[in-house]
Amino acid sequence: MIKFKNNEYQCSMELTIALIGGKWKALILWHLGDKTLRYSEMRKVIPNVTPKMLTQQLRELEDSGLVKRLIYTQIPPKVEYSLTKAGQSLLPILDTMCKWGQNYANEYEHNMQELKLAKEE
Amino acid sequence: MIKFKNNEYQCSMELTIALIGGKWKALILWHLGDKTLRYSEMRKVIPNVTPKMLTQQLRELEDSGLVKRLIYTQIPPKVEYSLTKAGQSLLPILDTMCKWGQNYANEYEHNMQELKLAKEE
DNA sequence: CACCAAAGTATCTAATTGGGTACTATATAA
DNA sequence: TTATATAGTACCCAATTAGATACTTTGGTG
Repeated sequence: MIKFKNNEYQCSMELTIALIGGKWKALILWHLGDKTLRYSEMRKVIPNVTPKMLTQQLRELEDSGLVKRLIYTQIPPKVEYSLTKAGQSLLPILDTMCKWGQNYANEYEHNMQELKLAKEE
Repeated sequence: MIKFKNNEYQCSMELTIALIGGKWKALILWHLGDKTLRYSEMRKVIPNVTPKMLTQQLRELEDSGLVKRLIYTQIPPKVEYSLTKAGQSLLPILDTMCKWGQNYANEYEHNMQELKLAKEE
């Protein structure tokens, strides 16, 4: 049993899923990597995300302490996003997940191919 | 860009999240580990899950090829769930995620403690 | 005959998540 | 004066996910 921000999790892996799960978070973290991106740049690299969702996910990542938000007080506005140390510590996991997914999709394709061939015999 | 079962993902890590994200899947996989569990046993180790959700998540995991379902044709019914090889290949990732979450929660707690002490000065 | 066990289904409802699109603020540039 | 750029908000609606609870199936047992 683990607690984080008024929520309880059976297993700390559930917490991890809660922090980086959802449709956009892992993608945002992954795109940030060791770079700094402005809001508008992020919309370009993740074209399918709506402004509402992007802002919402960034705020949640910020609340979780995974993303830093640097505001330049100028007009037109300029805001830069980057990973915190904690956010950076996730990169190896994201990388592993990425590779696992890639491999898994290939294997699956491969297995399907075998099944198909077997049926055609 | 990666494809899997009629869905497209920008990054294969998105696929991974799609396969093990959600509220119960990672927990189910983790509880299975290298064991075999019957449906009713699973309900005991994950008490909060409703029968509907448990069945649904198990079916999806089965469709993804991560979980095996072994039906004994007898009455009353007996069904055993276990991880496939692909499912087992996820265990190291789940373990890492688990440890990361644990560590992250501790660090967070620690940082909050520091902030609190700083304020009290 | 009535009841039990195990593994679910069925049905309805609630909560969460996601999306579309229009709008805002404001210094600077043309 | 009007337009522009940037980082968002506001509002309303759709889709997905989750939950509660009751019901089903069927051979064996008392």
